[in-house]
Amino acid sequence: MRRKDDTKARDILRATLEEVRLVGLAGLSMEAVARRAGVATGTVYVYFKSKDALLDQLYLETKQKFTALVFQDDGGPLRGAFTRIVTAYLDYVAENSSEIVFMGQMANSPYVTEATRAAVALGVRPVMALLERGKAEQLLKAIDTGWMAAFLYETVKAMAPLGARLPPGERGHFRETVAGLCWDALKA
Amino acid sequence: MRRKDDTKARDILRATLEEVRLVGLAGLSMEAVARRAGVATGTVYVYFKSKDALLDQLYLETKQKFTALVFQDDGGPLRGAFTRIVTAYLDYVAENSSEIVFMGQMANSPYVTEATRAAVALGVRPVMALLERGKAEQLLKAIDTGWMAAFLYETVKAMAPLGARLPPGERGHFRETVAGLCWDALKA
Amino acid sequence: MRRKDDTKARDILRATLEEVRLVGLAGLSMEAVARRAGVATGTVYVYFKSKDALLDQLYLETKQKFTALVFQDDGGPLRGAFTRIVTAYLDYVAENSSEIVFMGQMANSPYVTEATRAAVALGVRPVMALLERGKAEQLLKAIDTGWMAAFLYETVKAMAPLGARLPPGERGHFRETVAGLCWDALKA
Amino acid sequence: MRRKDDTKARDILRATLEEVRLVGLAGLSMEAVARRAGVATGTVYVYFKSKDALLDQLYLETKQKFTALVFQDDGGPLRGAFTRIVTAYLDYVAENSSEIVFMGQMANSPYVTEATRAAVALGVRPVMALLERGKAEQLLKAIDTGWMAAFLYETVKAMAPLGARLPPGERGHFRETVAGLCWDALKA
DNA sequence: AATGAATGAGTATTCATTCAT
DNA sequence: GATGAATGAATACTCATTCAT
Repeated sequence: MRRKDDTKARDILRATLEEVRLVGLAGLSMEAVARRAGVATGTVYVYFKSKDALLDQLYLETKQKFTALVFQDDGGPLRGAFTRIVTAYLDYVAENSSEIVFMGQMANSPYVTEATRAAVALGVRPVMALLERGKAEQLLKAIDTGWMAAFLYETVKAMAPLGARLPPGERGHFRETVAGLCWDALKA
Repeated sequence: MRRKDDTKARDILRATLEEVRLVGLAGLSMEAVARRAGVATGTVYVYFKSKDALLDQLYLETKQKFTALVFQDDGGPLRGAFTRIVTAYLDYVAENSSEIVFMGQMANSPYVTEATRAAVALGVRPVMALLERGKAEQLLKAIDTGWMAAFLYETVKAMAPLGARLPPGERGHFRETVAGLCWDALKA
Repeated sequence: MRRKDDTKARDILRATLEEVRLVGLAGLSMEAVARRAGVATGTVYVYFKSKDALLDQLYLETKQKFTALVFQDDGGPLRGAFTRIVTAYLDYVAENSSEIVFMGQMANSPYVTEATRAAVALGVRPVMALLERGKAEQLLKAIDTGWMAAFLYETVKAMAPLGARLPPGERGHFRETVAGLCWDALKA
Repeated sequence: MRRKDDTKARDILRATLEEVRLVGLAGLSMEAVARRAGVATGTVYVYFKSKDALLDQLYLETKQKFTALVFQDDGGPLRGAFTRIVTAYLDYVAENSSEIVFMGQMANSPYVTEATRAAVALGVRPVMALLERGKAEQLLKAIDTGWMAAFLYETVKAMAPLGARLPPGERGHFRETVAGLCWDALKA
């Protein structure tokens, strides 16, 4: 018998991502996903119980991979961490447009289960930890960490697309500017 | 598109807003809209060319009404303007949940035409003007006004839902905090 | 607007009956029903909530019409009533092959709801009444009426197809024979 | 069709019987049969050419086993033979509910081939022989034997489920009643 | 203008069967 | 022979839109 193939599952997930970029979440059909993945329609259901399950899992994976990539604290000076986050986010947006579109369309959709939403919410924890460190060192304001995390996360999320549209030469300046805004906002 | 009965068009727009809150954009059907508006399915098409057109128009109107309400500069001290914006946004979120849900679901959907997206983008202009004034008075940093506007707009947008979930007694503090973050970020 | 048309519902029911005769209950598709009824697929769903509902309703109607036709007591001599029932059943089988096939295939299917099963079960009541009369007149055995009814009903049901296959000239003899068997079995 | 392992074929047939009782003929899937039989889906096709073939063969075997069990003439007095048949049928219904359900659902289905239908029809032969004997001894009416056989067979088939639902204590009486009805119907 | 019945293209999912291992 | 992954045709049902009244 043919062994259940992990690459096939990856093909299907990748195909889903690309389809959503091309036709949008609303226009996504399982047949198109299968075709793009190079498998039969039924095969998709061998690996994923339903369309909902496929999208939910893809969202979880994409979001987690993204979070792990962007939010990491190397323990160095705080100000630098801000720049690193902005840089990582910008790079991600520039290089992973499919993922960005997908996450944007999924965020408010009914496809995301509560479990996944909860798991994804944990992604801010590294940011929280970073900010806690800053507060402990009295470098940052004594504001509720949740508020600060939301501020930092959402600000970068909102600014990144602007930066990605800039010519590469101007991105260094943009990064420093955004990191500077965040820093000035939060610093004690 | 609308002829005789302007009320009927408003009924349909209002019904659409409520339906989206109840069943989501993905679950929205024209029949449900018509039922909720108290008209026949066909009647919807008398006032709106298509589902897309209905949603697009509703998005434009909602967004414009919202922008006009939240972003207005009374010419007073800049720092106070920041607080007023945050306050207005918070109040809007608290009192217009249907509109908030609708705008959230539409933002990344394919229903919004480019024309509407462009028109909506103009909504930041009052913010731009406000910031220009601040820059002229050398109270704010000499950063690209578009960037500053995006920062201010998106930050408040991201923070408002947090504030809306707070008990009313804590909202005053929240407003000041958020306005303070924005001010510190942008001030010269 | 077009008025909801009762003949259309009848067309669909009639088409279903004919399709089941041709392709069997298992091979029945809603598209084929619609095509045979001369309407669009969606139209079937205007008149019937689902395939199950369509089949359930058709079963109920068919069975009730059949029962009303076959089981009726004109109050005359009992022995004659037996012949009339056999005759009516035979005629029905000979003239309504679609209905016979349909009822046969539905009887053990999961399409029939409990409510319909209960309603259909009431169809034996005229037979029960007839037998009660016979017992009261001491023409029939003093056996549980339910048992007698089941005997009479099922025997005729089982024999009718045999009679229907006979050349018309022999049917008179067949009727009398079957009626005689039933009579001899139940008479006191 | 079956090769090495005769047990495996039996397992599959038995599993099919149980599945039909649990989910009905309409809900039967080959995967469920395989799972219940403890083999892989593909293995079912090693022993049976197709779903149709599996069901057809199972029907033939079940019906033949049933017929052999219920219809047997020990050469004793005719009246007693009637009681024995009713008794055997009742016992069978009480003890083999899977088989009864299966035969009931198959009877009107398109799964049964003409060949099988013909072979199954031969099952009445012992009944025919019994009745021929009775006619020869002039104990029974001089009616077409086929008609008599159909009458006896179908009557018992129709009555048995009623008896099976009775409390065991009342079954003796039921048997005698049914045997009596049949006897009175057919006796000269 | 208003109605709501009618349309029919579009789609997620199932499942008998095949086939590579 | 045995396995179970892979296939893809088949199908009930939905829903935006049209149109007869």
